[in-house]
Amino acid sequence: MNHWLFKSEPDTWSWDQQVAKGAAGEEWGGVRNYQARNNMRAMRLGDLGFFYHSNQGKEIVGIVEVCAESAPDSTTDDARWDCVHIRALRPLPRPVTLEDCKAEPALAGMALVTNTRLSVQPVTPEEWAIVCRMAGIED
DNA sequence: GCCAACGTTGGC
DNA sequence: GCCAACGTTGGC
Repeated sequence: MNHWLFKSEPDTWSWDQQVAKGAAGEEWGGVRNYQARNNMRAMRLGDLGFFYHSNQGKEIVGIVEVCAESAPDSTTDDARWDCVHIRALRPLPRPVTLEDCKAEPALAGMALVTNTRLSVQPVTPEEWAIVCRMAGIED
């Protein structure tokens, strides 16, 4: 199983809104970046991801699950853009901020730190475990 | 609100 | 295919 990280500005789409969608989940549409799209194409049902609030909060607030694999993005007619659906699984007991990640040497290579502008990122198993521990949950 | 980083576009 | 111009993201 692979791990990922989804960024969203809470003004546009927040964790609370994601939670409100329940088990049905929501299409992660509107992504117009090839790297992010390719990451979504690589996702499989049941993959887990962090849900990160960019701009405001700047923290990882929850864990989501891929509940529909990559398919054409309904927010555009442009055939280039695909996206997955995700659903909220659980909030983090203690959100992990960007600052926290930067302060943790073991996370120095994390895309969140090194590739700030990428909105859908891969997360390594090691990074996943470390962030989970920092958040107060066992992996 | 500013600006650095980075991606995309389009002229040549 | 190069690169300048431009647009966007996102931290600060």
